[in-house]
Order: sequence, then structure tokens, then C-alpha cells
Amino acid sequence: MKIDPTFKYFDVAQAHFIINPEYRHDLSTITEEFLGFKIVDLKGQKDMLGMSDEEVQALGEKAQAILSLHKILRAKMKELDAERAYDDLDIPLIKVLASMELEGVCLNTSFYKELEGEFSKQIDEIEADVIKISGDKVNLRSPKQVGEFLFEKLQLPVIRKTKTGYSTDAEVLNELVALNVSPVPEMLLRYREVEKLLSTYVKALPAIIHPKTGKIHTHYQPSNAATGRLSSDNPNLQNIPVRTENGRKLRKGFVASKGRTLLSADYSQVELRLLAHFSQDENMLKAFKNDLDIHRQTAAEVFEVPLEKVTKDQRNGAKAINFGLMYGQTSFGLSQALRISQGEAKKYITSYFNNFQSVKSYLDGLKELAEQTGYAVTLFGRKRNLPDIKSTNRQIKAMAERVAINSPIQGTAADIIKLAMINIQDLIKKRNLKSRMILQVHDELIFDVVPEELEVMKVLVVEQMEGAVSLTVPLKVEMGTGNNWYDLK
DNA sequence: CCCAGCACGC
DNA sequence: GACGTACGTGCTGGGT
Repeated sequence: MKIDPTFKYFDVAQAHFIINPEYRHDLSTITEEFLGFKIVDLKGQKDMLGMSDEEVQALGEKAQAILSLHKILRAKMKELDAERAYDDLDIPLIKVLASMELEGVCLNTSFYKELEGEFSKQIDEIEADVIKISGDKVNLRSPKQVGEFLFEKLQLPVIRKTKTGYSTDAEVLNELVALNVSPVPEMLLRYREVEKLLSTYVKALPAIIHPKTGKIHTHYQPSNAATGRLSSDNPNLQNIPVRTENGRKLRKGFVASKGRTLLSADYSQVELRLLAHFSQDENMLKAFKNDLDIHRQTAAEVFEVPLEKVTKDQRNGAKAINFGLMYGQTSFGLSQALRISQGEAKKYITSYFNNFQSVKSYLDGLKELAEQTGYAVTLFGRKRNLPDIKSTNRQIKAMAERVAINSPIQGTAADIIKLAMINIQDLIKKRNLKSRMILQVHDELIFDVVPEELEVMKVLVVEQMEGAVSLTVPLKVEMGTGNNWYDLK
């Protein structure tokens, strides 16, 4: 199959994504928005000779729409000074994504069969245990039935409500476990974990293996996430479990193709490094230039203790602050994350901003910029309109402010990895390498590598990822190799 | 068929 | 007094 178009082309959907990433990018919506008429949806693929006059006219209008949109959208991108994101990133990335999708990834199906048996058995056991306590059958997959069971039949204290009834999510169940009032919440937590793994991954992934290639072929959407990130679907390979050991095991099933090995490369703390670069905060810059443990450094400043006296809790607190920073987290959010009082959380945040004043002024500046210009912008000129920043509704405005903070950081990280992917793919081709880039997970790339090329690939990948852009902080990439996605170390 | 609730990733 | 950290995909149940 030929997937290397050398002709110049214009992608209406991708251009529209550059101009207004939050809208829909199908041709009929764009045509209506910019040309003011509706194109007729032609059903099925017919030969033109088999078309009625009306259908031929509709087809002509569609072609005319695309031609007109090309000029209008190109001019609009220029006006927005966003052509770089389109010409240098999104367009050249398209064929890279196509190549990754076609290449696919191998799945060890017998391993998944084993897991299915194991997990199904656990599900059955928990269900039986619950029936012993409840007397009659409760569908544990139904939040409604679970809520009635916990809070009406067992009379457990109601922790929180949703708009339709009792909340039974993991946070609620964990609180019930802590209260030590019933064995059921803990059973439900285990049930939910295993059921999730089973239904979303263990059963679903083998079923989607392509009959011809025998591999899993995800589909990357380059115009779906308003920040400029990619998304992955059918199946989503950007949310394969890693957090719990039980879930992480699923990664053992993602294996290198025959005779090859997997190579992973991920950006270390890329978003925090971008925050350091953008804010030019002395303390942060110093930490990254010296390749120090950023969370430990942050903890030392926030809690005003010497570096070597930083406790595990303090480091965790600093990590949560660093994490929340980029999302515009509030003291409430931080208090929830750390299970501390809101007052305590507020003190942490105040102390943080006292010690990292340039970060504070940078984040405030992002909000101001959004107020003045109406959008957030990345290093490569990718813009995201934020009309809600002018809202008189405080909640809506606050949400827009968080987006104004997060989008430039998340979006720039997305821009950078896109550029790295384009450059890596170019070099793989130029050097006639047989190794292939197969997956992208936001700040991580995975390659299916010919063993003889492993050392060459390692150097190539790290150089292109770390060198994609030159910032005032170094970008750092960590690599791992192994025969499956679990063992990449 | 669509929405709610829930849970997985970064 | 309510609200309360960004960006996604996809499962099941349950109501229409």
C-alpha cells in the first residue's frame, strides 16, 4: 500500500482544527460556517454516470466548497499567525500517523486468554461473596443497584450524591473502607478494578486484531483534542493500564514483532520543564539545568527545610502542587488530592508562590493574555479560542482561566513531540532503517526495533526528541528496551 | 440511541 | 452557598 503522497495537498479538517480546535471539523459544518450554504450529503459511493442530475450538482458543489475553503482557511491561518503549526507540524505528521497505524502492534493472544480466565474467576468469586451477604442478586455493574444495596439495604452512611442518586465511585468506596463499617466496599473496589480490566482490555483487544495482519491497529485522531494533542481510538492505546500492578500486567501482552525488540522513549517532566522555560523562574531553571529531583527541590522551598531533610510526605505534597499548577488547581483540589484540610492546602499554595514568584506572574500573565487576545497560544502558534474568559458567570470564567493556563503547556508539549516524530520518521526513511515507530502516548514514543539497529535507533531517537526545540532548560528523554511493553526498562 | 456513572491513561 | 485540576476513550446500565 502506498501511503507516501508527495503531492501537495490541503487538509480542510486539519486547517479548521488550527483555526478553531473546539468546533467540529467535518466538511458540512465548515462549509456552512465559512461559505454559508449546506452541502448535500451523498449516500453511498456511486459512479458519476449512475448519478441523477441533482446528485451530480451536489458533488460539484462539494468540490467547489473544498476549493473555496482552501483559500479562505489558508488566509485565516495566516491572519492568526498559526501557519507554522499547520505546515510544520500537523500536515507532515499525517503520513507519520498513517504509517504507525498501518504498522500496528502485536498482541500475545494466548497470554490474554489466560488473563481472561483468571480475571473471570475473580469476578465470579466476588459476585458469590456479595450474594452471601445480600441474600439476593445485585448487579455489581449497575451503580444504581450498588447504591441501593450499600445505602438502603446495608444502611451505610451516604458519602456523596450524584444528580441521579447515590455516588458509589472509588473515592466514596475508599471512604467507606476507612470507616470500617462493612466488608462490601472493599469487595466492590476489587470487583470494579478487575471488571474494568476485563471488559475494556482483556476481552476487547483480542477481538479487534486485524484478520490479515494479525496485529492491533489503533487510529490516531489529529484534530480531536483542543490543546493539539492526539487522541487514539478503536482501540485506544493511550490508556493501557500502568498504575496498579494488576493492570500493568496487561502490558506484557503488547510484544515486539518476530525477531524484534521494543524501544520506548519518554520525555521526563516535559510539562514542568516548559513551565520553567516559559516562566524563567530561577529556582525551577536551576533545578532542571542541574538535573535535580524537581519535586524534592520544590518541597525544600515550600516547606522551608534543607534538601536532605525533605520527608516522603513533603515530597508527595510538592509533587501534587507541581501537578496541580499546570491545571490551575484550587486549594480545595489540592486538599482532596493530599487528604489534608483546605486551610493547610492553602498554606502550601501560598508558600509555593512565595518561593516561585515568576511562576505566579507567568500564570497570571496567561490569564491576562487570554483576556486581552481571547485565546491561549503554544510555542508554535497553535491557538485555542477562549470566549468564556469574558463570561460574567464566575464558574465559567474560572474554567476558561484554567484552560488558559493548561493549553499553552499541554499544547506546546504536544507540538514538540509531533516535531520529534516527523524528524525521526524522516531519518528512519533516509537511512533505510527497518525499525518502525509504532505508538505515541502523549510524551512517550514506542518503536519496534531490529536488534542490529538498536544502538543506532537509541541515539537517533534521543537526539531528535531532546533536540526537537531549544529551550532555556534541557529536554530529557528516558529510554527502555524489552520484549514487551511491561518490561521496558 | 443517548446519557449517566464510572474508570483507564497522560 | 456552591463550586472546586487539563486533555482524552470506552465500558455497562438504564431510560427513551
